Amino acid sequence: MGELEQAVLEALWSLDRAASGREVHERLDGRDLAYTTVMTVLDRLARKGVLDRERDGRAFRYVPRRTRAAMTAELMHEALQGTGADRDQALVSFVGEASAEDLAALRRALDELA
Amino acid sequence: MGELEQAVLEALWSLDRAASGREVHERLDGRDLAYTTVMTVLDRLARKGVLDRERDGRAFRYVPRRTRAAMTAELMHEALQGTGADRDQALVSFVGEASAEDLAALRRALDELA
DNA sequence: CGTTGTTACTACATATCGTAGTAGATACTA
DNA sequence: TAGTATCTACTACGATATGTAGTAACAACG
Repeated sequence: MGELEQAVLEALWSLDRAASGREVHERLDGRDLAYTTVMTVLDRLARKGVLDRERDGRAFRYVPRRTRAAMTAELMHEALQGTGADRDQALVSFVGEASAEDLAALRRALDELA
Repeated sequence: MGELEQAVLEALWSLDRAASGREVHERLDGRDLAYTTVMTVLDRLARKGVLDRERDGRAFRYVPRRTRAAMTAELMHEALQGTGADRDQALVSFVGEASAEDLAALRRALDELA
């Protein structure tokens, strides 16, 4: 994921609803991008399956297929995937380098599962 | 990381010692690559700081700067980075989708920290 | 000195990404 | 209804990453 693509996704997550290209463009105001640039990125993300597109009259509305949290979790699993026999070790490394907050959150999450 | 770059890294990890380009090339036998192709990839990885290069006579030996486990853990942290307020939620998602084995390993890792 | 192994440099095709313009369709507006 | 705003679809172009590999040049071995 490129920088801009990431930013567009962030914009959509922060809008927290299916949004038009126009809305996303406004949301990315600080970056001074052409409207068509934003549309191109939205189109590419939709093509890649990162976003869903739904018609709304003549326009489209875009919505991330996953929540930010879900996407993060997915990325974490992907990283873990293919680590093979080192999986255990990877998890040890992971918690070893985690912040106190993350550790607490992780413990809470595990407890909730039980 | 490209596919080939990943494969080269894997080869080095599996060799489990500083290895020459020749050795890596042999290790990647199935792929039928030119020796120089492997060297190019090793060079790029070293340039990117993924590998360390140490002289061994006229040749170089390459060694991954991180273990596979450490790199995985790093990737996981990167994914978590920038997730902002959704961090907790991301961790919940992460454990929610984890396999029983991963959960057990995670719990063990956390226990070892205590 | 010629052969062999190595590095260094260069090259080229393809894919991704940032960035944006133009054309054509549609809808709103005076 | 003609003009204007809106939106999508298509095209484009430069930069960077990556897969892939050749050639030059140097060093070591015999």
